[in-house]
This record gives sequence, C-alpha cells and structure tokens, in this order.
Amino acid sequence: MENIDYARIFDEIGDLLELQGANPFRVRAYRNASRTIATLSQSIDSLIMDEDASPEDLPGIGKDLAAKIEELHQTGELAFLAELREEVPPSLIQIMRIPGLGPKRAKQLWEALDITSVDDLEEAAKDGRLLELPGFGEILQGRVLKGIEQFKARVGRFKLSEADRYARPLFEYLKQAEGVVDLQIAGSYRRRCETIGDLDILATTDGGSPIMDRFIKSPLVEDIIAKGPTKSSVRLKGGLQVDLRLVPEESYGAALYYFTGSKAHNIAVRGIARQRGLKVNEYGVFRGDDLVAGASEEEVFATVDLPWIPPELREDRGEIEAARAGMLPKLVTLREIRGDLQMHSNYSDGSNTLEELVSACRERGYKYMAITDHTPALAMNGVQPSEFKKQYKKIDALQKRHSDIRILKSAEVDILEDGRLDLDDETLAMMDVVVIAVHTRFNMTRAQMTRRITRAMRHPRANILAHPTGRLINRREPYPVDVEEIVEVASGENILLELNAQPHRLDLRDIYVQLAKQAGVKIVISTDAHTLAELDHMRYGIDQARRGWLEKGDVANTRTLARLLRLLEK
DNA sequence: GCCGTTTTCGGCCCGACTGTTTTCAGTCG
Repeated sequence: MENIDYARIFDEIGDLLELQGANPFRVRAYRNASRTIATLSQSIDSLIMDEDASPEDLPGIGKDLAAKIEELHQTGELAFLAELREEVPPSLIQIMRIPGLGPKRAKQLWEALDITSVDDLEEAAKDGRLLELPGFGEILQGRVLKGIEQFKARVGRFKLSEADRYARPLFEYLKQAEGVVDLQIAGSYRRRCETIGDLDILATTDGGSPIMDRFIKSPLVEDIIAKGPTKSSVRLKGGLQVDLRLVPEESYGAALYYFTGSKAHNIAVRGIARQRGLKVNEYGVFRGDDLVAGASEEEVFATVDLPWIPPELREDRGEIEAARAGMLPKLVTLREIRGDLQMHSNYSDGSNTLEELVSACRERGYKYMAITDHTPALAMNGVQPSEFKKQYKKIDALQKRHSDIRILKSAEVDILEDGRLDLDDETLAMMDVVVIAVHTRFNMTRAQMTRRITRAMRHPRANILAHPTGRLINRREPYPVDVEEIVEVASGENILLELNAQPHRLDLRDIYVQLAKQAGVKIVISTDAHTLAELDHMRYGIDQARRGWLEKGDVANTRTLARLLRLLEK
C-alpha cells in the first residue's frame, strides 16, 4: 500500500465518525494521522519493515492507530472501517462536501429524508422537501442546489499559476481603493502551495475605506457568498472563491500570520503559546485580556521565542523545531538561478528556434542552458539521431556567436519500457548533459516501474532524471514508483533529480524534494519550456523548491558553469 | 484517539458569518 492509501482510509474514518457525531477530537486524531502519513516522505511500508522504527514514532499516531496501520499492512483491509461503513452510508461523505452542509445536516438529511446520495439530495431540494426539516429554509435549499451544480462541475483546487491569473489583477484593483494601508494575499497562495483552494486577502485601512464595496463590485466577481463589515466572500468568474478581511492595524501581523496558516502549523504554535499562558488568535497574542503582540508577524513569533519562519515552510513539518534550534534553511531564490537545463526547440515539440531560445535565455541573464529535445520513441515529435547531429552542429555555430552563455548539447532521452535509453551510445556521447525521463507506458506495477527507471539511471551517460513521478496536477496521478529507491540510486550513481517547474507538473513534489535534500542528492530546477514565455515558469519551480527546504547549495543550477560541469562528472 | 519540563486524566485553536432562530447551532476556514 502507498502512504496515500493509508491516508485516505483514515480520512474516511474521520468523515464517518464525524457523521456519527463522534467526539470531535477523536475525529481530529484520524485526520491528523491522515495528514501526517500523506506528507511523510518515507513510505509507511518501509517504516513497518524497519526494525528500528515504527509508525508509533510518528506524531499523532499512538497504539491504536499504529495497530490499524499494521492491520492494513498485513491484510489490506480494516475491520473497523468495514463496521463504520455498515453503520453510516459512506456516500453521505459526498453530501457533507456540499457547501452549507456539514456532518450534522448530512446526518439529519439521511435520518429524516433517507437521503444518501447527491442525486437523492438534488431531487429532494428540487421538490422543496428540505423545507420540512428544522433549521432548513428557502435560502439554504437554494444554496444546496447551487452547491450541487458546482459539485458536479468539479472545479477542484486551482493550480497556483491559475490562481495567479486572478489574484494579480484583483490585488491591483483592490490596492486602488481609497484609504488602504496594508494589503496582502495570505493563505496557501502566500505559502506558494502547488494548488490553491481559495484566496484569503487581508487589508488594513485608515477607516471608512470603501474597499469592501469595491471588492464585491469587482468585475471579476460572479457571486457574493457573504458580506459583513470585516469579512466578505465572493466567487469569481471561473470559480475561485476569495475572502477579504479587514483587520485593525495593531492586529495586522497576527491576522497575516493566522490566515497564512497552514492550519497544522498554526495549531502547533498555538499549542506552544498555550503552555506559556498565551492565547493566539487573528487579533493578536493575548495574556489574559492584554494584547502582547499583533502588529507584525515577527512580534507574534517572538512571543513564543521563535524567529520569523518563511511562509513556504509553515506546514508543521519540522520548521518549528528547526526555528527553535536556529536551523532554518536559507531558502533558494530566483536570482540565484544561473541556467535552465530543460527546454524544447522546434526540432521536437517546442515552438521556437534555437536562436530564439538562446536569445531569451541571454535576456534572463543565464550563463548556461540545455536544449533537450525529445527522442525517437515519442513518435509524434521525437528527433532522429541524424537530426541531433545536425542540431549540435548548429549549436556549435551559435555558440561561436555568443560567448556569454554556454549552450549545452542535450536531449530529453526517453526511458524505454525495459529501462534502456532511446538513443545509441554514439549519439549520447555527443552530449554535454543527458536528461532521461519516462513518457509512456505508465501502466506498470510499482516494482516494474522502479526497476525500469533505476536501470536507466545506472546508464553511465545519464545525468538528470526529469519529472521523476510523471504526475500532472489535477489530471494524472503519479505512476506508481518507489521514490525512496530513486533517491537512493540517484545518490549512488551521481544522478541529479529534476524539479520540473511547469506549474502543472511541479514534479518532484515538496516532500520528495526534501527527501532528496536529506539524502544529499542535488536538485535541478528546470522549466521544460516549450515556448519562450514558459521560461518564466522558473519562479514556480523556485516556489516548490523553497517548500522543499532547498538552499542555494542544494540546487545544481545555481552553480557556475564550471562547477555544474564538475558536478555532472561521473 | 493522542498526549504529557506542572499532567496517565482531562484537556485538545478559535472566531466570523449565516440562516433560522428569539438566543443559537451549524458551517467554514
């Protein structure tokens, strides 16, 4: 079983218990465990096999949950979950996801009207039967119908790059409101998560500002969900929900901190505060009724003796302990990037000529770049060996004209089904750097896929493994592969792992980036650009790298050309 | 169900907004 399978099961148990009206803290225990497992870089299975370790060592997992993990590991099933499913229809979980409905109302709908599916619910709402229930009125019934519509459209979470398309213009529009003092987007957007559920915008004003009105009247707004004096919520055209909150200046730092999250991080810090007799909320840090901090985030952290922690790290994945020990990483920045090691020209499926790519990279101040066109196995757009020879001659000619940037000869060599590379050794030998990647035949077992990739990594010419898990955010799950073993082989064979900066890939994901770092494996952040504009995706790669705790030294393409080439030597 | 530099029991983060209600439960983040 994969970690995500354990996590889903614990999540489902949490949902079902909540529907039963169980102790909310018990519900939370399951959800915490789910999250811990889902964001663990080591696999639960290997933890169980390891004699010196046990799931019980994980935070939030005690005897009971460890036993359930063991049972799942042994049998692939869990008796407790089966019982719960008998007691509560699991399909109620979907109903609980409809905005406006939670566990209590879902249970009420089931018990009073025998509603167990979203389809049942839609029928009942259309017939006006929800009105029979205490606590339900016309408005709520309408909201449920609308929620069902959205549920069926399945917008899901927005990729960070998609959220940017709305966030930036909205931010500029709000900034122009009269009397605005501070304005900032908090939440997962500020933490630079790969996907965003909604946008949380915070503002302080000098009183009487019309910003709230301006907000709900924005031309981007489709629906107004709620409007109050300090908080309003809207849904934008395109589906993204945005909350705007007005906070007093003396609370701005506390509010920014609070709404940046993550929830897990906040809860952990609040726990520390509680031990010191402090209460932390979005208005500040309080001792009794006395405000002791709140104007800035630094102040808030200082009350619990912590330095300011970069938002990208605030996931309760060790950043609090690191901060306490003075061991926070000095996170890599975009300016430290010296080159881009994956891009496609019009030799394969890119839109641009070599000349255009070279001049675009020079404009960005890069000192090196690698042209990495596809190889023949990609029938649609692969480049034949004879064509690579021609391309490399052309690169030689271009190189003579540009002494300020090194154009590295390369290719994104396909890893064939059996783990061989899709080019002969003679062609590979002409390259300065060899990027390898899986593009087809995802339908393998975990063991097969791992063997396939690690075999390719052991090829003496291989340098960089591109998009190691093959996932496409919101579109395609990663293929099953043992990332721990990939990292181990990368370490042994001196292979660099790519963090693909395409906003829909961001592969490796943050926890695996961190795993690679811990193993001493260097990461390459590459845009995999197919157009000139996509060269600017580098910043999304940097975001993800920072979420994976990477420092300048962990990222291969922050090095000078000479040092990079030395790093690639076998 | 987890957890413990006051604890192995009794806590567990906390407030805004909504809708349907005459004082608040449910939802949400």
